[in-house]
Amino acid sequence: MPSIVRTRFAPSPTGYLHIGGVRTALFCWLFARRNGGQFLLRIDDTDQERNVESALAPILHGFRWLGMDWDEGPDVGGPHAPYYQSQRLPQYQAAAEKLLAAGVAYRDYATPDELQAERELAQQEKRPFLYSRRWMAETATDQKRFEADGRQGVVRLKMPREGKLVIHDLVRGDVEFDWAREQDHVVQRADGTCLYHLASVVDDHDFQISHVIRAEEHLSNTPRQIFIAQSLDYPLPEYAHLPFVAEPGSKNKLSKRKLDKYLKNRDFAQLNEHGWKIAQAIGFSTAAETFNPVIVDFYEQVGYLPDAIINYLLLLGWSYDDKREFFSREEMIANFSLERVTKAPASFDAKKLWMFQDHYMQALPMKQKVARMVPYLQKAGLLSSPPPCDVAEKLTRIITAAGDRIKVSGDILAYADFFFADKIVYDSQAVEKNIGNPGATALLAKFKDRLSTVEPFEVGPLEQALHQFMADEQIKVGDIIHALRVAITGKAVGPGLYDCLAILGRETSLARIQSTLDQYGQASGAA
RNA sequence: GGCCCCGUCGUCUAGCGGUCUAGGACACUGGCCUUUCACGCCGGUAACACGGGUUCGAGUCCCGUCGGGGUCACCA
Repeated sequence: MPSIVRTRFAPSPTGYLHIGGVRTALFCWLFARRNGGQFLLRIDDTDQERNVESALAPILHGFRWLGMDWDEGPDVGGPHAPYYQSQRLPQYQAAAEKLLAAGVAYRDYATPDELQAERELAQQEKRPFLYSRRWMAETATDQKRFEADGRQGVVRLKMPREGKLVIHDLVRGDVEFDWAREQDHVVQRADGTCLYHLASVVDDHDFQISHVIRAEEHLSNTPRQIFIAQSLDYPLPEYAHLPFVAEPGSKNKLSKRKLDKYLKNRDFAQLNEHGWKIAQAIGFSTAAETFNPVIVDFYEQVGYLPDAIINYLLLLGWSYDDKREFFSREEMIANFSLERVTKAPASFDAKKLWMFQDHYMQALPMKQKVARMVPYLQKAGLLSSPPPCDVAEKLTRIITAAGDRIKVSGDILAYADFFFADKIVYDSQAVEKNIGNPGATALLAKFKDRLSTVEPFEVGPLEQALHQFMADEQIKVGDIIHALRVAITGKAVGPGLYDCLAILGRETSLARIQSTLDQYGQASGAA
């Protein structure tokens, strides 16, 4: 029997795509692609009410942005549609009936209070809780009797109370469980709706999933799922339980709830702050819960590259060897294997992600850089829409001058806004430090005259002119250059000074120096 | 607490009995380069959780201890 590899990722429609979920999905996707199989998306919305579509949209969008395509699932459909659990209730109910008929499940009429009482008693007596099955209806007569009492029945699994189960996990090896520790879990509610474990097993079978690859928190659920599958005569899929993505600097599972805690991690906080600055500059209004480095959308908005995120995530729990870290999509598909997945949780490291982003951004062809950065300038109101036709040429010069200072597309605003702005914004600290004394402004005024004669107004001649000026005035380069930078850019940091001057052009450069002198020269001179 | 999983530099990891006086990457750090910042280059600090076995030989195998985590729902 030639078996086709089919993996799935099963998000709940929560409204956002979690970075830990992406890592798990990535491994599923890679495994399928590596083995020439299929990767599907199934929507676990048994619990959801309305708005599934709107809560799902950001998740699908995130996967698309990252370049992770699915062969079957929402939007793309497929031979096993629907791929929404909320639309598959009949299948689950039929499975529940089969379990009942086979005697591996029973109708149970215990009230929640009665069950709770049994639990507490077990706890008092310090023994593991196991349901007494006191309200189990084994016959139609029992059923009628309980129902006559006004009780409501659910369907429970009748788990084995002896023996062992060995799971052959592709990541963890053999894992052993005692059947007697497993609870009689409810698989169907009194209202006929079904619970996750039943649904999941039925779907994995119906969708012909060959490898259930998921995060390790599901490992302890696996026995009951295997019990259901075996009882339904389903062939068992292979299982692989991946380590989860842990919080920065800890081994706890990364979750969106503990953002405050993560922000105490310096690297994480820096990444977050950097993103928020860009979001503010482009007028992207959002909330902390949905815009932070745990959520994929954060990276898209700020201008990260999907390849960088994916490459970083690939190394979170997987490695190729002791040297190689950079992988193209083709290379990761060609080399991925579950054998090389790590067993221990891997914590999220903002700095390492940053390194990958830097790498991929520097490797990006100039045309693509320009295309990616134009929207940021537009959103910040520095560039019209559509952009002027000569903007590509100017931007190319600017981006080249800014060089590797630009790590994400949104950084164009931090390093190049002054090229586009009519009036520059002065950084007060930079002004104070570099222009806040009469000597500096005097030199600035003198050099301004010198600048008006430089011909052509390009990097080489500009540099020559400045050196000549230094010789004439008997000053060092530091005596003039910092003031000059602040005068034309408003900032203390940025691309090379001659590049800035040349790109700005003579007219603008002179005007900016003049307005800086107007604004700060006299005040400090008088003081 | 029961069950299950995990435990190599701060972090991600290599290591599948001898080639490990433990390798790489990120971070940190000293220096060089430099008009700022960023980059680049050279160097440095830093780990096998602990204790018993097995073996000629253990980071690598076994047991125990300790530590961390996951899970114990009519959530997914």
